[in-house]
Amino acid sequence: MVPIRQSADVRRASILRAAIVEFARSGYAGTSTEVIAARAGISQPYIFRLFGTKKDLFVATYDVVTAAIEDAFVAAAQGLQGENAMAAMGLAYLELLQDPDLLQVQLHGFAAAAADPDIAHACQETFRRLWRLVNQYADVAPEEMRAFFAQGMLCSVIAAIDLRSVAEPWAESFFDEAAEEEKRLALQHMGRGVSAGVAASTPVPSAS
Amino acid sequence: MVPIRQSADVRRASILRAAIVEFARSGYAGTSTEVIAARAGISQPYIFRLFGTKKDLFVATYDVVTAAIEDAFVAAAQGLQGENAMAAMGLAYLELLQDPDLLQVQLHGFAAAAADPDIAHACQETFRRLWRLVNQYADVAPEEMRAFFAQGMLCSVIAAIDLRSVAEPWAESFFDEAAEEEKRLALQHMGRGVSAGVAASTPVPSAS
DNA sequence: ATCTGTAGTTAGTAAGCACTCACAACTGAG
DNA sequence: CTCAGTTGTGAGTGCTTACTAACTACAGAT
Repeated sequence: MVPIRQSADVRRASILRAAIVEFARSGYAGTSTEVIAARAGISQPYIFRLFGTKKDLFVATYDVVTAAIEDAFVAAAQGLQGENAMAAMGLAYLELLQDPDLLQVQLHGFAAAAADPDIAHACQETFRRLWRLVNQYADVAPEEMRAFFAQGMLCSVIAAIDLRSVAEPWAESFFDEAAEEEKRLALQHMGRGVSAGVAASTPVPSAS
Repeated sequence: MVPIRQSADVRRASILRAAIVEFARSGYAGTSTEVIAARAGISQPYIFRLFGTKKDLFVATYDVVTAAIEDAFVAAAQGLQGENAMAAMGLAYLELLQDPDLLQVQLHGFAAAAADPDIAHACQETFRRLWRLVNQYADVAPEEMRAFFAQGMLCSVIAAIDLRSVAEPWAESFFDEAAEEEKRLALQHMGRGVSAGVAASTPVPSAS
């Protein structure tokens, strides 16, 4: 079979896109390079040409995910500060869950970190970067910082185990509360329509 | 090789003990039945005689873990209620982290749930049971409930990626705050001498 | 036209995997 | 002593997997 030739960078990008989807579903150990290659529309050995080993591919995928989360946070917090920025970033996290793949990859990274120091290192780096970023826009107390990340982890887990499909009051209270409080908080802090994603101007002075 | 004969129930128990250790390290897909059998000191086919499939073994292991967490919570909350019970259970969760295997298995379960409905179901069941249990002892507001579980998830992740090994101020603030606030809260709420010495056995590194 | 480097494949390998089968050895009851 | 049920293993099966080797084909520069 003779494929349409692309630059290595373009191929790398499409492999990474495919890897996000597949790793999100089945994790590091549970995903074969075969299915990633199939999704990317290339032969399986080519993955090794471009990424070396499966682990390198996973870490690269993981880094892409981290970068995407960073970008979302930066975009959300643009022009805001303190609790306002915090609320906006919380909303952005919920927005990310619209397409759960990113956060699933992150969760699988955390899990895989227990078995592999290299992956653990990548995960630590994630926390370092996100912590620094959030701290830069919203320099709040450590316990609020921790609560922020904790809520994030819980959201990821809720998505992973598909708690939405559990139609029982306790379960609904669980994620409804999450979404609604986050949103309420954000709106209250920002004082404007969120429809067009996350806007930038009009810093709100009415913080208590 | 001629082994010492044991009852099937005893064997099942030692297989489950071994499975907790191995699944904690490498997760569902990443752990071979071979290594579990080796750790349990039996031949690998015997696992299938006693548990049917690898997935059944994983779910059984996962259920053992859930039961252990439940037990810890019940023991901690015994005779307390409201915020007191909540604080005691929070402390109990930190105690569980002394031997991280249990919570690692839980985390791997959450991750694997994305790929397997059966595992997802087991995880939902975990949340159902723990939610009911916590709610029974400490009938607090939904958002406090959510915060409680969120902190738990964060603790598990912090343990998985070995954030303790990161000797940087932000990282230390992260889990020191977690431990100390939890402890402070618990002690303040309980006031009395903690009967079974739950708090006493925790090494406190020069708290302020 | 040829040469060079890059994109991409086909075919394979060695190891590892979950799981099966047939059989061995022990134990307790009658 | 014998028989039945239980505990346990060794050997194997068919499939999957990460990764390699060797090769083809194309594109652009000289």
